[in-house]
Amino acid sequence: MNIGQVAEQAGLPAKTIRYYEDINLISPLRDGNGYRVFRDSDLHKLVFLSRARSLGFSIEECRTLLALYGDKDRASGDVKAVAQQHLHQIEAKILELQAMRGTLSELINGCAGDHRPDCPILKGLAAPLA
Amino acid sequence: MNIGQVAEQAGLPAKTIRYYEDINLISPLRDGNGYRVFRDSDLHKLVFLSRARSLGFSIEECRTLLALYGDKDRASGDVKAVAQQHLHQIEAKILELQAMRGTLSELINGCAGDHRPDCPILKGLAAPLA
DNA sequence: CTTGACCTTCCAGTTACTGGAACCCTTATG
DNA sequence: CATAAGGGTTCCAGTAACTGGAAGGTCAAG
Repeated sequence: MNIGQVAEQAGLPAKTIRYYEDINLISPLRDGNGYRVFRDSDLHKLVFLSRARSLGFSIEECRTLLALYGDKDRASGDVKAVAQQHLHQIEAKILELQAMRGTLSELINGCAGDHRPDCPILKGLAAPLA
Repeated sequence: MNIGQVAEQAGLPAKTIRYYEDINLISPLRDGNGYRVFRDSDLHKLVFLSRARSLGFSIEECRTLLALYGDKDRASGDVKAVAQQHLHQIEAKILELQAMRGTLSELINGCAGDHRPDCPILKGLAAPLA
């Protein structure tokens, strides 16, 4: 398989796949003409990476997960630990964004949003609300 | 005021303040010895920036807001539009993270997390859940 | 033989800082 | 007077994870 086909099947841009090779997440073979040749195992890894990235795992977390994925003697506890730590980060981020949303909503609700210059949003940014 | 004092009062690292000058968000004066001299107006802007950044506005959005902040003839509608667009982005991000959390929680719940290699998390990453 | 769709590499840019090196200014102390 | 501490300065490089673009090789079709 060439990069175009594998890109389509994995749902990743070809550029990203080349990048993943650069940072040694995958190691496709090479054809006589210099083209990358992807095996099924490469495709599996790319699908895995695509999924893991879409769940917000960092590249380094993906590297760890991919190593566990390829290790038939892994302990599922190791995988679970990585996943749980990431889940905590997601939850912290959600709380942070919800706090932002709350504050921002308040500011917006107080603003007439017309042609006049008076603006509670700018006031709120200039000095914290009480 | 020197950079140390203004940093403390604005709650921003000195490095960040120098960076904000680099990208022309602020323009402090200079003392004879080359030290930056911050006026009250500079401090106000830095507080404004600190607040806006903590609400997740990008630097370019901050630049826009800062211009509106300094424009006594602004229309509050312009400010509200910027804020509302940002609010939508925050809400979209929250939804995205909540979806991640949901999927990840399911995977984690299905995983024994012990010494055995069998792992639904890795399986779920290798191929999307039904 | 040329056109178009592939593929290749390499370089630069993105966001918003952050760390570190090398060096200057000011003040206090032995 | 030397020096040490605690400011300040600039500049360079690195972070995360790609993405865009240029310049050029390859391949199948008409």
